[in-house]
Amino acid sequence: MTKEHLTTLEYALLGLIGISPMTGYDIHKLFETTPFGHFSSSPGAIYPALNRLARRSLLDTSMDKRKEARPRRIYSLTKTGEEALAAWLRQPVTRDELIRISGAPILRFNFAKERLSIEEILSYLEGYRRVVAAYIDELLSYDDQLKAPEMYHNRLALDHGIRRYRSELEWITSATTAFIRARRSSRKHKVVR
Amino acid sequence: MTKEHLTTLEYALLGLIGISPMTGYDIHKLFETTPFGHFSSSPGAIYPALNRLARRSLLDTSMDKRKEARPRRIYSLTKTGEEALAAWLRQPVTRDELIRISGAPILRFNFAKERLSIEEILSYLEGYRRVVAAYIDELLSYDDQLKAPEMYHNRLALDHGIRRYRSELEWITSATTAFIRARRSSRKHKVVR
DNA sequence: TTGTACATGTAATCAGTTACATGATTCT
DNA sequence: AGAATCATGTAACTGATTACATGTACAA
Repeated sequence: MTKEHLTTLEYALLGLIGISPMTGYDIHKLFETTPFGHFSSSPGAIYPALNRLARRSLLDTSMDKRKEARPRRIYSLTKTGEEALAAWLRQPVTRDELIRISGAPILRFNFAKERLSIEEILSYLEGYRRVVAAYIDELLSYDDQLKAPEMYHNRLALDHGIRRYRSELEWITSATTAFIRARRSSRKHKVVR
Repeated sequence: MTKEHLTTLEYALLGLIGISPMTGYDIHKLFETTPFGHFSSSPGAIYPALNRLARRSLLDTSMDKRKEARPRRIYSLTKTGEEALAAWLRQPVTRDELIRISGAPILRFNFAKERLSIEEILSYLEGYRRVVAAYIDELLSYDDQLKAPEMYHNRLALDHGIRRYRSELEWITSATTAFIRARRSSRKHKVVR
């Protein structure tokens, strides 16, 4: 077995291609023109990553030969790729991920659609909420250590973190509410049927 | 002249050592035990970075020989180091920095104390505010493109970004208010004197 | 005396950045 | 005709991660 874990970029590529098959150039354009994550659109990052994923057979390539033009390499997920993506999406958010790979929890949420059930998404959000709430408490406890007046600069910076994660909490709450509503309406649907 | 730019970690080390001279181990402990940035506390990152900075003569080392123990290498800023740090702090926040190195604007703010004047800090915050406000507008314009009902997942993710940067705006406003107050009271002080 | 904290480092690996290369196609 | 965009890649560099190495001081 090769190396186990994938980089965030590699997972992002899996997620995107999992939504619909794409070429490297499509991804390049997406990273360049939309606020999708904070990924670099440089070909030196994207193409080697795609090749790595293909070499590990998480991606399949098919050639688009509609024109005699330079062939476009269209990537799609293999079975293994689907599994790796789903496994990633199912991992609960951890404190470490929240701090070190701060965009990842949302990235994963973004790809969860149609890959995870509403129940699974709700429990993902619940875990996410717990981790954020715990981290806010951590930050608040540091706040106490910065009582001295000459530390007001540092307290402002810490306040920034607290505000940031509080707004994250608010988002999680509102997303959770939206999904609970969705679950209700999908159940109603079943009954009506 | 050697390579121009420094990594965020290297600037963070300059900033910390600029507050007070430190050993590598002090920094390791700081990264490990406080919510200071999101830096890795691994010695494999810290010590080589300190050595690079010393080689470029941005840092000076002096040996602590109080005990016959293994000598502690205490780093302090050189004149060049002070200048490099100040130049970094004076750079206005850019859209690119906001997105790609999202912790950096606050990190720089954190080190501005006693290195930048209140006026400079206020104009830094004003530039920061403008960039964040512009980016929120950008995100809002993407929001319009996600009207379709099957895009609600993506809209939620985008909403996350909007909330995050709005809370950042709020923080900037409150920090600005705090500094305007500080400026007023420091002027009063001068008058009283 | 066994282990934990102090203290600094190196070696292997690997992904990301920057810059360059190539050639076709479409727009102006 | 020339520029911009499509489309995919490679090569050099370099910083970060992980893991290991080494030895002291001090506390249980």
